[in-house]
Amino acid sequence: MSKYHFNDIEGKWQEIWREKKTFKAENNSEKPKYYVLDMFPYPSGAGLHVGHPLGYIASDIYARYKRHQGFNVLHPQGYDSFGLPAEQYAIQTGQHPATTTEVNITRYREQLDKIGFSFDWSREVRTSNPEYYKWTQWIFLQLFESWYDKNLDKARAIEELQVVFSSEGNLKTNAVCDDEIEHFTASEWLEFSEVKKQEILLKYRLTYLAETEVNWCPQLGTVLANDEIVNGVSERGGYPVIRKKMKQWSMRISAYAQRLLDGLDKIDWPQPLKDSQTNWIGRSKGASVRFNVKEHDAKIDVFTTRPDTIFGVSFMVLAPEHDLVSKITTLEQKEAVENYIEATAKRSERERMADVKTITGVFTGAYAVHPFSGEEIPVWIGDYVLAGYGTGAVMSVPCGDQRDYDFAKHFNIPIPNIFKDADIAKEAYSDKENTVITNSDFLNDLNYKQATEKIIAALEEKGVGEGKINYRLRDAVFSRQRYWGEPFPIYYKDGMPQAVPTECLPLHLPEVEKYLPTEEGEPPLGRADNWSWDEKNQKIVANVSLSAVEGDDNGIYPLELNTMPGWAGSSWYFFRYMEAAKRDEVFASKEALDYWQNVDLYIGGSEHATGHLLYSRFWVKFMHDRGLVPVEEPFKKLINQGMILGESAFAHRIEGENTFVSTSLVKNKTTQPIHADVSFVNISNELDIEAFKNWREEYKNAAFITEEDGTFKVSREVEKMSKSKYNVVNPDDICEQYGADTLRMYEMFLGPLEQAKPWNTAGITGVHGFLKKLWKLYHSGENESFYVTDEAASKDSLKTLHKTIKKVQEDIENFSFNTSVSSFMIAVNELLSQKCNSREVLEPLAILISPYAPHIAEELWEKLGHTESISTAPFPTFEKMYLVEANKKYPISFNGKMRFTLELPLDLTKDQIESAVMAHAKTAQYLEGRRPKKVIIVPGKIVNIVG
RNA sequence: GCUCGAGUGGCGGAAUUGGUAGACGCGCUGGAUUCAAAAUCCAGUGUUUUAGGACGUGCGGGUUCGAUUCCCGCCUCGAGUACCA
Repeated sequence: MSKYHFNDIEGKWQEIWREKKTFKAENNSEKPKYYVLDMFPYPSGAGLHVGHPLGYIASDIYARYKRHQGFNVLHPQGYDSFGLPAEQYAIQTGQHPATTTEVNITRYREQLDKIGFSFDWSREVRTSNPEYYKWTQWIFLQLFESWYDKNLDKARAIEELQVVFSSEGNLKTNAVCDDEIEHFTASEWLEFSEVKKQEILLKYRLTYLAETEVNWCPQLGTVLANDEIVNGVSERGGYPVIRKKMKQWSMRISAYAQRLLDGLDKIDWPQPLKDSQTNWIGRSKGASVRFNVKEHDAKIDVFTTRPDTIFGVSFMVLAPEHDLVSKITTLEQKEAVENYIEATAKRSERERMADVKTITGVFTGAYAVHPFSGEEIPVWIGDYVLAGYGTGAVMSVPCGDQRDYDFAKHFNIPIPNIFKDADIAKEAYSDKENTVITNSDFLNDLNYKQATEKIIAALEEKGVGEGKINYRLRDAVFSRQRYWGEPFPIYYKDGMPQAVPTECLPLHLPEVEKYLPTEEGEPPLGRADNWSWDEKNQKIVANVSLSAVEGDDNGIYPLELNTMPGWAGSSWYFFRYMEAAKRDEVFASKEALDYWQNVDLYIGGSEHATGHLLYSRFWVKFMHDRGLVPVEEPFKKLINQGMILGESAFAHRIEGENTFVSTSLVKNKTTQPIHADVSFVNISNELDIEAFKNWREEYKNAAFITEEDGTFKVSREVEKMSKSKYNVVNPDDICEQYGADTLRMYEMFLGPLEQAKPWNTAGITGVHGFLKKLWKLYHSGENESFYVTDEAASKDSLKTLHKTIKKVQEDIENFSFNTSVSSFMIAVNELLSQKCNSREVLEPLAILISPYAPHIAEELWEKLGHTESISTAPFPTFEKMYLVEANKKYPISFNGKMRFTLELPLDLTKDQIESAVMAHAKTAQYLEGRRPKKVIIVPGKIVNIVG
């Protein structure tokens, strides 16, 4: 082997790494630990394109760098293998999702292996494996068996709550629970029936079953979490979503709102990501106020951020879905109200969002009573008030809130002004900083802050309200009406959910004939024959007839038919990787958890900001509370890699004809752009007409109007890389043609890691040429045989080396991998021109480059006479002495303009520099006859002469 | 609308405690080599020019001896979010 045969080299080393288990992480090590993790992929049928490995390459470079630095690095990989696409495919083809998933995983693995990642595959996880989802189910049960104690601010076992209830009832309990909780004493608790007790406990559990308003997607036949809806349609598929009340499992994530917020200060994440979590949690400070309803014993509970404006209230608005609406509506208004409710219910989420300008609402006929003035306030309903936020009711202060103002104007409701010197003729006055309250009884002449304090005190004293912090974050709906997900370890006895004993886990996903909902509209698991729970024998049994199930004698009960959402398995997988032996008795051993702690570096896309990244933090905090894990945050440092975009090619077709026109000739014609597969197009945007014709039947007989030189050109546009846009570049092809090392370096070279950037295969030759030069640096002569000497390196070569060490080390630590590729190129060019062949320089250089281009580095390392892998060779240390020069060039400016540089010995004092510069300046021609007056020295930077 | 981020050659992008803007790569031009091509190597490549310079980092101001960098006001693009009381 003489030339740079990358295919041979890469195949050889990938094989050796696999055989020798080079990258296996040890759980017992003297070395300090470092945990580098990628967001694990969903194995889709389309396979990987060049955009997918970007983050993996970056994390691999960092993992390899840390190994060189002497760390025991955990760098695992796995698959998030439950999910919608496999199920949709199953519905269409009847193929079991497990089968397609398996095929896709094999394909993914082949592609990943070609790129030369240093993953420890012995720790691989798959969320759809029973050995894995056993623990997802187990964690679910831990949540089911827990409640949130606000006093201790942590989750506790539900048995402890039962103990509290039997000794003192729930009067003193300070827990996060459902709103409409009834109070009871210890003796009352003991009197309650078992079902009643269960009912109450369910309102406290951290995962609970409740009738909730959910986002229902009819096309997908399932509910969606808020983060799975984008612009009012489903994230997957883009189908409409409507609001619907359904009995659903929910996760009481709202209990953790404040801690999820506080924790953000302790982690090193990108600010935009922290901002979007902060936003999503949406903390706002204000007060809750209860208004009595005239001639009813009902109370309207509102949340407001402006309790100081309470004397400006001129009406109230309830969400159409609000529970009180039906109770307080008067007979005269009944029909109007019902019509309105019906009309709003029909509107989909999307319509409602698209149409925010139309003001609609109906008067209920009822009046609330102002708690201080005693005034009667009309109660309206309107869809600008959302049932899901706050209490679903607002006190409207039209002079201070634009939406209230618009509503009042529209319905001719009075707009009393309570702001001194504020003009509210045209719009509401919402500035709270520069305002003084007036017309407000005991709040007169106070500013926002003073008035707020005073009114909260007054509300509390009167018992009609209190200061309150409200969060936008809502409990997360946890059930999906799907097949391909984790089954709930839950069965129903007397209509109440019961936990399947943890010893019986995993509760295996049953087989079904079809992956569609049942005729009765039940989820696909309703089709399973074996899906009932035999309580006595603790096992799954065949379904028995309904009457037998309802009779509690035989001890056989129906199992839950929903499955868990995609984020269940991904909320804790990083702990499973820690368990080297993949033991079945624990999700991860205590020793492993204590040793690996949390993920030091996590790399993945920003699209998970309010989904996976929030849910994981929630589960980890919960697991910490229950003593299951030592850490409170899963990911210490996080980096969002930007997407690699594709460059789509468009051939222009004349409207209504089967004739295509080359790009420069489209001007005067009406054409439509048609995606052409990018593989038919060369660097100069010329289309291979024959290939294009053969691509599709409909283009077979198409005519082509070419340029004058006979070529046919397409136009280009940057789009997301996707199969449907025919702009996918396959990493396998790049590896085949240029090698994995080239692919790795080029992906880094494309631009900053965190930025979106288009893929351009044309540019890859630069990086590939560099690797060829690198190879040449270690080989010389006619047949390019290996040539490295033990002679001392030249001063220049050492300078080049150390300059590169410094830069590359800084770059890796700052994650600016793109600029270090440049440094390597400069270094190789310099060393080649210096004809450097000294081991003293070439050995450290191989280590430097090995995180980026591991295969060629291993090959060179072996040729340098090493028998061990380069992967743990110590990273070279930068020696400043090689960069220091005898003299230093001082840039000199005159009146701010750069004039010349002056070379002076090192280590001069400020005074010495000043007199040397002055002496030089007096004899110099630069000053245009003017005499230098003053020398200004900015240490380390510049010497300035003022004339 | 609100929040955040970004605007630098033909292109991707370098450069920040304020100090010679355009590193490195692509592309392009010229040359060497070749029967020719590919590959490789060498030189050039912001604009303009009367060849000394002048102008240049989205636009307009400001601070400074000096601003891509800091401050104020705009414009454009991107991302997130959206009746949040």
